Amino acid sequence: MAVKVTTGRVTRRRARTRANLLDAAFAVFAAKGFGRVSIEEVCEAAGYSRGAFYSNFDSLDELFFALYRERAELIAEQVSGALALDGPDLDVPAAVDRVTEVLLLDRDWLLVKTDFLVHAARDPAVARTLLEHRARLRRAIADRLARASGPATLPAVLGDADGAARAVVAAYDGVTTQLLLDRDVEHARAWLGRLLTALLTEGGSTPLNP
Amino acid sequence: MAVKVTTGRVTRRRARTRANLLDAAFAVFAAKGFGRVSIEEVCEAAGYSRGAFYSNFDSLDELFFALYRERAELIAEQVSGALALDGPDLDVPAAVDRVTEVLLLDRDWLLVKTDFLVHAARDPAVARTLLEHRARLRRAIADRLARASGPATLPAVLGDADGAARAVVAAYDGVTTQLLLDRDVEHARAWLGRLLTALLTEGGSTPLNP
DNA sequence: TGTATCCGATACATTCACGTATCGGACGGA
DNA sequence: TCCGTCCGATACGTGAATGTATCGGATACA
Repeated sequence: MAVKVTTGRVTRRRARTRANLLDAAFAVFAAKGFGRVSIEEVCEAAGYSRGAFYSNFDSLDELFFALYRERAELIAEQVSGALALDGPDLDVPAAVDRVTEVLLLDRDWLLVKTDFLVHAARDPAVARTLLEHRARLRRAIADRLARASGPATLPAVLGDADGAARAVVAAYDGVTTQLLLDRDVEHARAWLGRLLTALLTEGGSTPLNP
Repeated sequence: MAVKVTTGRVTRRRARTRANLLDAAFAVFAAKGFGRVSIEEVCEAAGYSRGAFYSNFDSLDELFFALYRERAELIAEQVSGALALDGPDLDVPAAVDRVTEVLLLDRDWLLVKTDFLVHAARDPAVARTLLEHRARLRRAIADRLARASGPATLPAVLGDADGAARAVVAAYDGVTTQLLLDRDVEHARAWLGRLLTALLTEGGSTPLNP
């Protein structure tokens, strides 16, 4: 059993090695892809032996899951923070800049996230987790949009603020796909900016500075 | 060597088993994911022994690559066909309907395609192949857009027809991601339609019939 | 500082997938 | 029908990764 049911005594060394294993796993997963990584590789990268692994996790899947939860939580907080920055009226280009900064910067995270998507696409239980994470992000965006601009300023086709938020997420996913292939972060950020302004502002006025 | 360099004698049985292996591999990859499939599983699904496999391919990667090429070619033709259907003036909603029909219908293909994306994201050589395939599709879309509607009818933020085509592909990728998770094809098609009309028609007029 | 507990390293057995080498039968041309 | 060639099945050796069981040292607490 990886999760100790015993009372307290949560120990300290344990927490450290667990964190080390997770960090090492992130690097290894990003480099080789989840499907091509063995337990031993993770342990080696972390500087531990397999005994440490089996003392902390039941399987590589479990570690992967924990890893995703941890990082996704982090990202979600960063995005919420970036959205909350400016005052009651939303500066769309600035907010877009800040959010894309967080979302597109770390290629390793994009890789691991996509691995997780592939995983989730075949396992409904895992998919539910990912959908919840996405829903949380989407809600944060929708709230921000609804709070800032009167609904009149959003294009009608997208429906309400939630629809607009869905569009934002879709644009983000689409740009991510391309970015994974061409590795051009600057282009991706500029392009995402264009897409979002085209989607969010009626008629797509005020393109970003080239 | 998997590719016979010898003259002619291309044989017939060989072509059949190769096709059978590819078909079986497609099903197995879709079901379990490329990273979790062994050569033996593919052979078993196809009704052959490992000898047949090694007589036709060098590695599972090579088979995967061949498989992707084959199917991608097929899809590209279908999309081109769907785009070429109506006359000189383009009926955007109808064309969108036809194209999404082709692109979103086969969940197995989406799964395999995403596996391939993950693969390509870590191998520049493979990425180049995928980028070429995407460029071909994009060009078909751009040509259609440029030929049909005067450039004035496209929103300015997206730039020229090629920019609009990029936006279409991004929207497609984004919707695909969501579809992989929620498995709601009808919703995905409707949503993609909305996105595309929002992107392609100035101001997003004429939403699709609900 | 002493000690009971916890943690992670090591050693082991086992399973699994791989790649090869060889062989018998199928295929296609005369 | 016969025969040379080709193809795919079988058997084998090999290496890798897995999961477990055990042990020595570290850690937390008195």
